[in-house]
Amino acid sequence: MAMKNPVHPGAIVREDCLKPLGLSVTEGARRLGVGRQTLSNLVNERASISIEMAYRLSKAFGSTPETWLGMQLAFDLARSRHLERTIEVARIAAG
Amino acid sequence: MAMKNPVHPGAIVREDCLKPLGLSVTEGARRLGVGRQTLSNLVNERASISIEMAYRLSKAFGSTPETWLGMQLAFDLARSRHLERTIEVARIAAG
DNA sequence: ATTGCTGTCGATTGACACCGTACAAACAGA
DNA sequence: TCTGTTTGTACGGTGTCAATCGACAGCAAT
Repeated sequence: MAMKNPVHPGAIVREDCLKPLGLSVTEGARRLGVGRQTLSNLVNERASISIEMAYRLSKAFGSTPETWLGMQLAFDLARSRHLERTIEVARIAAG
Repeated sequence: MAMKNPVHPGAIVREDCLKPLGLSVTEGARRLGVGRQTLSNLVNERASISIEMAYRLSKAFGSTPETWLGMQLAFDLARSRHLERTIEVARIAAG
């Protein structure tokens, strides 16, 4: 299920944006207007999609900033599910 | 329109969580398990909803982390619309 | 070997959430 | 008035993370 194990947005950039167009990381970074390392960290899933990067990706490859950031949010949420048991609060409203 | 000018998530906490229950910022922070300043900054719209805070809010007041973070994302996106014109990229795919 | 392009590591900077402490102002009760 | 609570706010410090720059190794072409 996509809901349980979302793919890292950087993998989308790598597989669905750069690869089909035969773009290298360096060339992709140039088109996006960011440093080589910035895009490299993203496609290697070491960095997240920032707001600014979301605008760049949507402008260069299509889609919308909302979509890119939504993917990042889904990924972050799935990766932080362990907090569900860690965090303790005093329940106030109905739960 | 809610899409153009989303309300800050901190205002939701203030108006729809604390106020209806008659909870002070101090008491709310205690129940949430965070410092008083942390909640104060949030309800006064000076801080954003972090992943951890999203879990705390959903546990204490209901709703889901997705909903809280989605509100924050909508707010951040609306507040960063100016990047639409600022950012320059070399368009690659159809746009 | 030299040149040029590429991917990646290391260190730094800047932004931000969070904490503890502390101070001043507002307010309720004794 | 004195006391206690709440609140906003400011300062100092920690930790995380995106972005950036400098430097290095791999590799192809000349």
